[in-house]
Amino acid sequence: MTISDIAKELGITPSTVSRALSNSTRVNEKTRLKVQLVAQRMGYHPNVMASSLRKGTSGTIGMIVPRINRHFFSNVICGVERIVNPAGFNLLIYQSDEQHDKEVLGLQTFLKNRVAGIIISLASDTDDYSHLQQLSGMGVPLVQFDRVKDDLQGAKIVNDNFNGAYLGVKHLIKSGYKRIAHLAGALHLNVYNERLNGYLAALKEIGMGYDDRMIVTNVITRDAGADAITKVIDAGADAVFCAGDYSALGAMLEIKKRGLIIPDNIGVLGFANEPFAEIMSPALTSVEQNAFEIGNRAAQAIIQMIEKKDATINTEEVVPVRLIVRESTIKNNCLTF
Amino acid sequence: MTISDIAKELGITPSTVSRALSNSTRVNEKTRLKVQLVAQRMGYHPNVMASSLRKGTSGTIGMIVPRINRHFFSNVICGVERIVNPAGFNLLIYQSDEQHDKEVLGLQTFLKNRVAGIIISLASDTDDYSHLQQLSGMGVPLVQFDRVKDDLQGAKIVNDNFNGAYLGVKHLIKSGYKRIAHLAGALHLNVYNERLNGYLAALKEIGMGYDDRMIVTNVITRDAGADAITKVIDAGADAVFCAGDYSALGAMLEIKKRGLIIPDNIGVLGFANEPFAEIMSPALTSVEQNAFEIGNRAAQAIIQMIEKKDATINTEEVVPVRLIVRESTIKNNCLTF
DNA sequence: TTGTAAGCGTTATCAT
DNA sequence: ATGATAACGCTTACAA
Repeated sequence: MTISDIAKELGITPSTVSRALSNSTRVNEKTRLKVQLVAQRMGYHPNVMASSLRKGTSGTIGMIVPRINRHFFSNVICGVERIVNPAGFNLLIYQSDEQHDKEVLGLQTFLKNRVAGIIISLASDTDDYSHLQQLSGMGVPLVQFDRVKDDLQGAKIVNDNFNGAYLGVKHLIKSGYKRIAHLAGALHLNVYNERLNGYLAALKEIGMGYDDRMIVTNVITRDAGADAITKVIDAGADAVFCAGDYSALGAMLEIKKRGLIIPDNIGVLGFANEPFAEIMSPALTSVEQNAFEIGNRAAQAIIQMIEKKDATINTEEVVPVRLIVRESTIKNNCLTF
Repeated sequence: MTISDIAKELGITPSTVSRALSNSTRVNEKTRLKVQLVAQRMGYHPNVMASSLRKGTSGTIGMIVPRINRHFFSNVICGVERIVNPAGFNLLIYQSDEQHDKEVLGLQTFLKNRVAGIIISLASDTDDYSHLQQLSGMGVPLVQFDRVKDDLQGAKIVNDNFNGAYLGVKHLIKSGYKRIAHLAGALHLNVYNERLNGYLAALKEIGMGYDDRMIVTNVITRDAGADAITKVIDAGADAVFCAGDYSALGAMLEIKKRGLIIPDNIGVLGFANEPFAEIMSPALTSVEQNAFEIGNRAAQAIIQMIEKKDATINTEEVVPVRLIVRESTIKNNCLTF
C-alpha cells in the first residue's frame, strides 16, 4: 500500500498524491480531497522510513533514562510525551539501568535510527562522556536533565537541588534537631553533590559546622540506607537528611527495627517525594521535584534545537522544588516549630 | 557518513562494504577487517531507515501500555527489553493513558514506522477493537498481555487472575472473616472480570453466597476505593478484596480515618503487590503478579511470530500469581489461622 | 495545478 | 571475491 497505488487508482502521479497528503498548497482542493478519501479507504499508512530517508531526518526523539520504574523518571517521560507527541515526534525510550555500557548502546541505536534529538539523564555509572561529546559535532541536539554533565554542549534542565536540600535542612533545624546527618549519593553526580552543598550551607548558616562521621556517601538504595543509618546513629545523630526517598525508606525501617521513634528520637527527611512517602507511617517529609515540568521543558528545549538546527547551544534551566512537610520531621513535643 | 564514503576511502564499491559490515560470507576476510576498521575510524553508523526501507521490515517493536508509571507495566517493559534488545530489536513505547483514542494514535504511529510487531495491554477505555483487528490481515504480529481481548488474532499472555483472587479470598475466609466485600474494576476488562469470578468461586465453595451490596464495580483509583469502602462497610462488610492496590490504599486510608482497625475490624486484600503494599502499616496483603516474566514471554512470543512471519496464531499463556500475606489480613485475635 | 525524474542509503540480484 | 545496477517509498526541484 504505497503512494503509487493510490496514484494508479486515481490515474494521477505519485507526486500529486504526495502533495495532497502532505497538505501542500500546490495541489487542487478537489484532488486533495479525492486522494485523502482514497488513502483512507485503501487503509494507507505513509512509510515514515522512506519519508525520513528522503528528508534526511526522522521524526523520532530518543530518550535515555537510568530507570523507567522510578516515579521521577516515568513522570519526566510523561512530561516529554505531552509536548513531543502533539508536535509530531515520537519517543524512543531506553533504559541505561545505571550502566555506562547500556547508555552507549542506547545512544548508538539512536544514531543508527537518525533520531532528530536526544534527551538523557546520565547513568550513575557514567564518568566518561565521549559518547555524548561527539553529538554536537554530528549536529544531533542533546538535552540533559536532572543528572547532567556541565561541559557538554546542549540544553540542561535541572532541579534546584541545592535549595531543596537547604530548605529541608533548615526545616530540620527549626524543628529542633541538633545533630543532623546526611546520607549522600554518589558525589560525582551533580544532583547529589548539590544536595550535599545545600546541607552544608544550612548547617554553616547557623554555625553548626559539620562532622565527618555524620556524612555517608554512595547511599542511594534502600539497603544502603539501612546500613548507613546505624553508623550515623552511633555517631550521635538525632536527624538525617537522605539524598533520596529510597535510602530514607531503608533508614526508617531500620530505625523502627531498633525501637527508636520517628520523629521524636530521630527525624527523617527524604528527597524526591516518591509516592510511598505520603503513605508511610510516619509519613515522610520530602523534597518534591516537578518531574512533569522538567519533562515539558526538556521537550521544548529539544524541539527548539531541532527546529533551529542548532546543536551547539549551552543553556541551563533550574526548576524549583518544594518541601513537603509531613510527620517524620515534626517532633510531637516540639515547641520551636 | 555513508557506506559509499567508506567505499571511496578504500577504493572499493558500496556493495562490498555492505557485505563486509553485515558479516556476509561472500567477502574476503582481509577486506572485511579493513572495512570494519575504517568504519570504526570514520565514526560510521549504519542508517537503519535506509536499511529497513530496502529490507521491507524494521527492527523496531512497538509497545502500548495504559500507564508507564504503574509498577506492573514498567516492570513488564523491563522484561520485554531484556529479551528484545539482545535479539537486535528496539522498543518504541507508547502510553495510551487509558484512552482509546491515544491507543489508536499510537498504533497508527507504529504502522507508519513499519514496526515488526506490536505488544499491547488495552486501555480501560477501549471497547472497539477494529484498530487491532486489521493487524493480522496486514501481517503485523500482535501480542496482548494482561488486559486482552480474546477473539483477536495473536498471542496472549495473562496473569492467573482467577486463581489469584480465589486464593486471596480463601485466605480471608481462613483468617476468620465472615462478610467479604469486593471492590471490583471495570468488568469489560478480562482482568477484573476474572478476579470477580475468583472471588465468587471462593465464596460459593463454602456456601457463603453473595450479596449485591457487597460488590462495587469500576473501583480502580485510590479515590474510588475510599468512596466505595464506606458503602460496603455500611452493608456490613468485615473484609474487602480490592481488585487493585490503589483502591486498597484508598480504602485503608478511609478505614483508618473512620477509626476502625485493620485487620481486627476489617481485613483488606489487594492485587498487584505495588511497592507501597509492603511499606504501609499495616502492610497490605496482596497478590503478586510476575510482571517481568510476563514481559519475557510477551517478547519471546512476538519474536517468534516475527521470525515465522505468522501473525495469525492464537495462543494464550497463563502466568501464575502468588499471594503475599501481610498484616492487613491477619487478625491479632485470630485463632483459625 | 500537475507531471517528470532524480536521489536519500541500503541491500539483493545478477554478472564478472 | 567483487562490481554494477536496480529497487525499497517517498519528496522535491524543475519542467510543462
